[in-house]
This record gives sequence, C-alpha cells and structure tokens, in this order.
Amino acid sequence: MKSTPVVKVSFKQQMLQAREDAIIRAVNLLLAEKGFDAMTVDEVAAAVGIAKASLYKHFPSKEDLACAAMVRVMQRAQDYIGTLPQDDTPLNKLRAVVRWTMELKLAGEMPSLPSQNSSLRATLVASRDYMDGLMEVSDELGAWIEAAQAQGAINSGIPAIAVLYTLYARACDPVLEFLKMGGQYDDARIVELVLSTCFDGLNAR
Amino acid sequence: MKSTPVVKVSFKQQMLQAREDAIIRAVNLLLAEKGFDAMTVDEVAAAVGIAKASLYKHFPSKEDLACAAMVRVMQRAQDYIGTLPQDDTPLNKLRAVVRWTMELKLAGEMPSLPSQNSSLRATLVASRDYMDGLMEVSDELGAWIEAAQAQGAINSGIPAIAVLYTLYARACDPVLEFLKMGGQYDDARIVELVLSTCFDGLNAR
DNA sequence: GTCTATAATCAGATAGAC
DNA sequence: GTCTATCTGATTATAGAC
Repeated sequence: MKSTPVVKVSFKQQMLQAREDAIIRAVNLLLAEKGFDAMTVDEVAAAVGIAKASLYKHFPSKEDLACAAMVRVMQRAQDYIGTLPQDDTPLNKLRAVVRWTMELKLAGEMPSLPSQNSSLRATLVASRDYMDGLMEVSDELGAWIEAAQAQGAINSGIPAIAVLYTLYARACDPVLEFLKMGGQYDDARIVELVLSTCFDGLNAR
Repeated sequence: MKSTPVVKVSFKQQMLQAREDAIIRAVNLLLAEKGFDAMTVDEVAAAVGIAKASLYKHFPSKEDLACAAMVRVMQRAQDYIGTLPQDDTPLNKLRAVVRWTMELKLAGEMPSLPSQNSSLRATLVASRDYMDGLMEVSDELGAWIEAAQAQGAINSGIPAIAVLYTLYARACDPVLEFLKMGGQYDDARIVELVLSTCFDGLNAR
C-alpha cells in the first residue's frame, strides 16, 4: 500500500540511526577497553541492550562493527581538525591534533585494533568510508608537516611520511597507559610528557 | 631399578632442554609474526614437529608458552647489555640497547604481546624468571638514564620512569612495520629514522 | 527488526594407549 | 614423553517465530 507518509519513514530512519549510533558508541568503548580480539559480540549486544541477532541486522560481522567505530573516530578527527584556527602555525596544529588523540585515548575512547589481524585489515581497506577519512586526514596532516619542515620548525631530515607515522603512532602508544597505571601523574601531565618526548625528543636541548 | 648412570640422565636432560629450546624458538617467531591472540597452539606444535599434547607436557598453558618466550628475550637482552663497553657514555649505551631492540623487531624475533590480555599478564607477573629479568634490565637502564640526565645528555625535565617507558615502547613501535611495509627504506635506514625521532624528536634543532 | 534458540566452528586442554 | 582421538567451552553467526 506504500501510503506511509514521508514524515513517518524519516522518523523510523531516525530511530534506526540512533540505534546504530548507540551500537557504534558501545563498540568504540569496548574496543578502547579490551581491543578487538578480546571484545565479543555478546558483550556488544549486552552493552547496547539488544539481542545479538539484532546486531547482525545492522552490521554483517564483527569486523564491520569495528570498522564502523573506526569510521566514526575518523569523522571525529576531521571535525576536530575543522575547529583549529587556520592562521595557526602548522607545528601548533600538528601538536594540537596529537594532543587531541592522546586525550581521546586517556578518556578511554580510542579504539585499539591489532595491526596484525588480516580479516580486520581487509574489511578496513575495503571500506570506502574508512579509507576516505584516513586519506583526508593524512592529506591535511601531510600538508602541515611539509609546511612545518619548509619553515624549519620540523626536522627536514625525517621524511614526511615517517613524521606522519610517528604522529599516528601516538594513538596506540603504550607509554600513556603505563604512566597512567603508575598513578603518579594526572592525565594532563602525561599528555605533556608524551608530547614533549615526541616533539622535543629525549635528548637535552 | 634406578641403576641408570648419571651420564645417561644428563643426556636425557640435554635432549629435553634442546626440545624446549626448539619450542621456545618456534613460539618466539610465531609471537613476532602474528601476536599472542592469533597464534594457536596447533601452529606451535606443527612448527616444532610434535603433537599438541606433547607441548602440554612441557608447558601447562598457552600463556606459559608466551611467558617462556619472553623470559628468553629478556635473557638475550641481558646478554647484549653485558657486551656493551662499560666505559661508553650512558646515552650511547641506551641508544645501543634501543637499536638492538629495533633490529630484533625488524628481524622478526621480537614477540608481541597484547598489553590488555589479563590472563597473560597474570602469568607474566607470576613468573619469577620473567619479573627478575625485567627488573634487572630496568635497573640497568634506569641507572644509565639517571646518569645521562645528571650529565645533561638526556632532558632532566622528563621523569626517568617516563624515559624508560619510552625506550621500552620502541619494542612495539608500529612505525617500524609501517615504514617496512612501504618498502621505501631498508632496515638500517628505518632504525636510524626511529632512533632519531626518539632521541632527537620531530622538531628541528 | 527484535527476539529465543541453535547451528557451526574453532581452539585450548586432556584421556589414555604405547 | 609422544602419540591419536576426544572433550569442553567459548564465540561467531544464523534460523525462524513474532
């Protein structure tokens, strides 16, 4: 009969969207807390409060759940990048993004994926949304890196790609959790310490 | 009737030791290649060329297999530290140990354990051999760090424990594999790059 | 779309003969 | 100690009613 008003379809879609958001949030937290391998689909279902079979109506596999969480993080990163003052120096913007990444991690909202899991990697590289987000972020950071090197703010002896990887690696830096476990420093101090070792190095200046 | 000569018992023990060495070597390589979660006990058995049940006669669990591999790596680290010229500067010795760690990793011989797996962590901290090795290495590196800071070679603004964690973290630094995957740089160059970002930092000097 | 119930598989661990 | 064969539990994924 297809006589359903447009408004009602839109409402149903909103509900659907809201539920998928809730799923992705739960996945995000579980990925940050336990990592991909230790996270079970049962836990996700329990955290969302729905049956496991219902999860599979939204996402076809565990890998796709993780992928959706990664896409969301990429979007958040792009959103944050968009808030940075355009007239700031490239170096300051890079530092700001790294700081944002580490604060996300300390807040327990940075999903951690094993870089070795092949089925997961396959899903990620096959995801247009994820790869597009990754590319855009990389392009922006890459441009800042080259600009900073041209200004003499970042060491030009390091290839830009190596600088980019070094920045990305802060998202899974175990030093943050080690220092947090020690309980001796608060989050702000930990962020400053790692920022300092990353940009200034361990050697005295 | 317990009349076996001492020589024969010793020989049997040697065989046992050799087999356990082979097991640990296989575990070490598999841990480096796939990580703890992806490594299966069946694979270990297949790599060694014995039945899975036989493995469990030597090691009571998968966690104990990984622990034995970690103990072996710690021993290798201590052996390497012992070869360093005692009259070298603390900073040079620290750099040498980090270089050794990264070369081990690039050679595919650095076991990678998920820092989040709790049953594995429990086994590790319960292992006297592992904890002793870890403590000794940490003590030596820690002393060098403090000496280097006293000499003004390493930034005294960073707590020694944070420096130590930063050095340890090079053992699981994803930048190495990323750069290796790119295929643009050979192993020696990769080591120099990461050494440089670690000690000199990203900022120009 | 959501549920309960179940399939299907895989992996860690063990039994018991030799 | 080593083997074959098996158990056991956990986990991903699906069937089918509503």
